[in-house]
Amino acid sequence: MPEGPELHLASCYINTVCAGLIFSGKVEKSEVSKNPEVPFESDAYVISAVSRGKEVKLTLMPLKGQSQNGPQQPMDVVFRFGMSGSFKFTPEAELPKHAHLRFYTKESPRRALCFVDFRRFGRWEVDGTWQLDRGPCVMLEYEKFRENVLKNLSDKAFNKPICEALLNQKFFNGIGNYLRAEILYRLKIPPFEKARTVLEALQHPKQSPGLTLSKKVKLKRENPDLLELCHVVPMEVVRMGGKGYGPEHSDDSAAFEAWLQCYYVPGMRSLRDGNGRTIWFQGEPGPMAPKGEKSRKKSSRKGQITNRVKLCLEQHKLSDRKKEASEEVTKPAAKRRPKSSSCQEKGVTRSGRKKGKELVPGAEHGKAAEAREPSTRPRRKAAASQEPPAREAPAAAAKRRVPARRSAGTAAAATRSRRVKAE
DNA sequence: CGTCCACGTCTAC
DNA sequence: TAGACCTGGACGG
Repeated sequence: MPEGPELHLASCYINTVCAGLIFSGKVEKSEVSKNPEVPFESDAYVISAVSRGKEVKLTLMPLKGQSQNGPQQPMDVVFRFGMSGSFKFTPEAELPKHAHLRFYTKESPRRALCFVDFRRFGRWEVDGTWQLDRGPCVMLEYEKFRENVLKNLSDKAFNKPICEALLNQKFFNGIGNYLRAEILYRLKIPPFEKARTVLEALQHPKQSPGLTLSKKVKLKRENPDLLELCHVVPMEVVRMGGKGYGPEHSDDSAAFEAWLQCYYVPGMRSLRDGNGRTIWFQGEPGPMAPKGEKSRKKSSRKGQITNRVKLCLEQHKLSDRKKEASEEVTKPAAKRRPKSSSCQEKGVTRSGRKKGKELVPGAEHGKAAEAREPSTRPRRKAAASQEPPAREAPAAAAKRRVPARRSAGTAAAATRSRRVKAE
């Protein structure tokens, strides 16, 4: 769920499903969550939500005249979704797995508004306020957002490549990994061009004397600049409705995937940025691109999928980094993960990667020795322009991985039905 | 079964 | 600038 559009759609979802509903009692937190208990209790209260960038604020409002034992004051709880947070409203008998915070209705078979977050990177704050160092919302406070960027271009945040600056929530509250790729792709801005260089050009927009006002307006609308796209692109996702980028398979998620033009799209290139995050793009990486990095272009998608069902099934498919084309096969690669420990619920030793830098240990020989291969998502329209160098190794290496989702109908149904138990 | 990857922050060295 | 923090799907062996 987690970029600006998903948070905003979550707030809309909450307001829709909770409209006219009365909640009652205490707020329950799962045992496993390390987030704070929410000390709110009321015989009758209503819930509403608002979003700002990558945060959602829930307001719990007691109904007047319902407080016999000490008037409970209204309470705000601010949520950040981490990598997997979302809200879901379900019957109490069908609580989703990983429902870490639950608000119950006053009706008889109760229902519950749940904050669901399987990875538990999400956070909430009791009596919370918008995080202080996050900037204006790119979707709902566009003018303030734009001014906050253009008036602070001397900030060192803009010394970074534009693709990294776009993830800085102090200036781009709401932009995340798929949005930065989609936004830069629309203008074909090299992701590793210096942010300040790209943004300074927007301070003094070139005039077009001679044009009528309406012509100028039209021109502007048809040629949005980078900051306008930081508003428009996420708004496109909001207007699609549904849940945006989420794990549930549905017509909505299929529409979302069809909407993506760059992120995880076959034919696009990808690199790890300075923070180890994958940036998807087309064309040149730009002057500040990490050197000796592994680029991975994709490979052409071979078997085109023609079957509709397959398209739905398809989804993502990631690919694998190391490519066998180079003879890299033998090297295990030196990255290893520090397995910390922890995990009371089971002894898990998880992993996670970090920087893509040394992916291919010895391989620095010139060209990109590897090929990752992205995925296969809905078919893009005829991929007309490919990039220059698709000249990867022969067709070799092209394995795709398919992240999540399974069949549309069945998956959704299956997911819905099971999931009764909570942690 | 082990490795890699994922829509994001946080905080310690 | 690294880890930490988590679960789980897709792959490879």
